[in-house]
Amino acid sequence: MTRKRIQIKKIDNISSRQVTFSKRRKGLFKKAQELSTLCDADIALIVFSATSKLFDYASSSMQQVIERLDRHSAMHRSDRSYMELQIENDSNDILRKKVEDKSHELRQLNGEDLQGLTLQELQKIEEHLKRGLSNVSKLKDEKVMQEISALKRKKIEPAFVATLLQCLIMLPIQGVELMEENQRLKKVPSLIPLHRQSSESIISNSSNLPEDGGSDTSLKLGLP
Amino acid sequence: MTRKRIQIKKIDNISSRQVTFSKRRKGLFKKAQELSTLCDADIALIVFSATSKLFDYASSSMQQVIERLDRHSAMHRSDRSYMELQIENDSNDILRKKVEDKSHELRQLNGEDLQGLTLQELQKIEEHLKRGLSNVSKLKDEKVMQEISALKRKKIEPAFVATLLQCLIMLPIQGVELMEENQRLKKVPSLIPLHRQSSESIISNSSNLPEDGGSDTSLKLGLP
DNA sequence: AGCTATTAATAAGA
DNA sequence: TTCTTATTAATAGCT
Repeated sequence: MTRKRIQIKKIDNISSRQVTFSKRRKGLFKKAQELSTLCDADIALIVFSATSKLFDYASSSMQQVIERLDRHSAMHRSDRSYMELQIENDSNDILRKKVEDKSHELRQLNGEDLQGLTLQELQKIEEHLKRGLSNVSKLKDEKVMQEISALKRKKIEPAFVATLLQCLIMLPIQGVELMEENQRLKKVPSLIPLHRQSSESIISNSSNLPEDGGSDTSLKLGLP
Repeated sequence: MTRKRIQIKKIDNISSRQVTFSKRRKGLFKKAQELSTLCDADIALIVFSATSKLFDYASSSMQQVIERLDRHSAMHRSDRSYMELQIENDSNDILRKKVEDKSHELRQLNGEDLQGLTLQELQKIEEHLKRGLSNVSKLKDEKVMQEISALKRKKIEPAFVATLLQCLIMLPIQGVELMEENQRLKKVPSLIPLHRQSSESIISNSSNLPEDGGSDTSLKLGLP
């Protein structure tokens, strides 16, 4: 029902998910009210957003509908409610496990908790990281290009130029942060202290990160 | 939404009311499920027909949603000390949020959900990935070295040699898996089918991963 | 329970 | 968030 057909699966992008949630929630509540009115049905609708915000509707009263449901289930009770109770009690543990699993995955992507993995498993993680790095680098490079274009028609901020140069020559991010802090502390934007600061962070940089032999679109620019 | 616009008021004719009830009920439940899936919402829908027949749907479990609703109402009743309740009862929500946060971080490390980030943020993620990749590659290379040493004093398994070679020349992991499956299927370990299988997986490999210009300790060996 | 002419809902973009 | 608009989805009235 729109510009394009969409697949019914979780929307990854958070802001589009929120927009879609608002729109469809509104539609769902409208449909519930219409059905209740048209067909004289007693309806309760409870919606918790992904952020645990509550939206609800009841054609009569929530309590009344839920009590009616309870009576109904009591009438049809077998062993179903027991199963659900079990699930509910375990839900905290399930969530805790999910959190732990994802934390573990994140640590592994960071190069920790890898002992005991087979060569194949290590290679899988390595491929995963390369794929991610390739995607991120590509996007970053596009962004750098955009900023360069924007630069052509704007008043030049020395701090910004320094940041941009630092990105282009692939310095570690810490350098940028130091520089920015330096900016804030001195409150006197000027290229001279910036140059000194940058040089220091080059010298103090002892990490041996891999070269970016990365994506096809990686920038390989010298100073302009 | 049809041949003629209708007014939203109780349908007098009993049989058309029943027909409409069936049709719209089906639509309403579908919309509820879609919203739940698309937006990761927790939804309960309870419908009693005019004839007191029950239809219900819950994305998690009915009991869970209703209890969550109770907790929510309790939270908004001002009399009880609500902070305690929140800490005690909303732990599920906190966990849910943690899971969502970590999923988001994982997606970003995979190069998704990056729109709207600043250049600095992108570079931070890129550095993170490089650091992780460096760590993983280093460990993998150590492992390869170990396996080479071990190889010197063991009976040689052709399948293992093939795996090792494949790792050294940086083939994608899928090739190894195909090979292993092939092994299991044929149950006749021999180098001849292995070679053929490896060649096929080279040909079918169309991914454009970044070259490994990686850590200082990366192996750069030719065939022995 | 099907069929379609219509209206309603809504995805994408502003 | 709200508005617009191009499309798809839902469905009212018939069979």
